[in-house]
Amino acid sequence: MVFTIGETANKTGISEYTLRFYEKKGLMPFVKRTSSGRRYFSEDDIDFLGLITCLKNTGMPLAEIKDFVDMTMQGDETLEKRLTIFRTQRAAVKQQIAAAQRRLEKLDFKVRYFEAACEAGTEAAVEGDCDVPNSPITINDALRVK
Amino acid sequence: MVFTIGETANKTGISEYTLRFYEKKGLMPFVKRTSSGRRYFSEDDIDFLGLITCLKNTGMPLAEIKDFVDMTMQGDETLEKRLTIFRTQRAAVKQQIAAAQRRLEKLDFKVRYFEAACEAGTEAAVEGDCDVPNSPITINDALRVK
DNA sequence: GTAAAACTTAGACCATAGTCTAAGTCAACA
DNA sequence: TGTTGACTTAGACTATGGTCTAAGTTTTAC
Repeated sequence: MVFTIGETANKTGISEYTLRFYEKKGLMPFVKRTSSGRRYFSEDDIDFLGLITCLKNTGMPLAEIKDFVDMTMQGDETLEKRLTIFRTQRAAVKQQIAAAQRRLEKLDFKVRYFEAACEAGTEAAVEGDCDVPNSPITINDALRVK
Repeated sequence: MVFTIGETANKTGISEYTLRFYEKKGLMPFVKRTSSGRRYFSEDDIDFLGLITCLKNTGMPLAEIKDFVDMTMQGDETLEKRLTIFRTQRAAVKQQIAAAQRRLEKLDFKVRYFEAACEAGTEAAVEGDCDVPNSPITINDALRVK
């Protein structure tokens, strides 16, 4: 089963523009052409595109993804290098998750803070320290507006 | 305690360029000036900058952060809107964490896959399915190169 | 066999978020 | 009191990652 660029765009959610752009950037040297020059994508191509997307979503720049793709095309002689890349990206994602969890805590504090502020009718009545994890939030009734 | 732009850049890790850029974009209407026109940042300003950074890191565009900052300057009449923003961003970060965890699984598979490939000396000897969580990876000894 | 839809290219254009330069002003200190 | 360093501005420039247009070709479907 092979797919046109339009079908591939549909399947992957990546626009045709972007697919062509990726090819121009050297991210998809594996995509074949019909005799008249039209691209067609195999299932494997689309799977690999999924890996490219995964790497992109880890924050890897397209230029670096291209290097990885080039290594892949070179075959077994680049196995160690590719392993290193995946180890590096795995570590990066672990850090991203940890950072996102800290962000989540901060946002959660803010939600609780503004819930209290909405209830009190004013921020002035709300007490709590954003920098203390799970800090209790209290309303100073003397300062309530509603 | 107040800080110059240089000190603030040092404290926050945000360059002076970027701090000025943020001010120009309307993200820091609260920053005051000396009589000669130099900016100075209070501790509260720097705390708020931390919140701006937090929102930015959730993926919120600067233009939207500006809207939030404007609401903050408007005071208590925007409490509900700000609560909504934080609830939205909290939900967004939860999704980002979930997506990152799926990415981590994929990368972890790849690490294990390439560890096997390196051991076997060739990808051809490695068997395993990336789409199955914690899929076992095996080496087909008949195809080993080392 | 022809019209519409889907594709091709090169290259222009865009948004976002900085980053830097040039020319000038101000502050700190020896 | 002068010089060095830190600051000011406007505006040019950069990088990244697309996104679109125009002109032309090929496929598909009636």
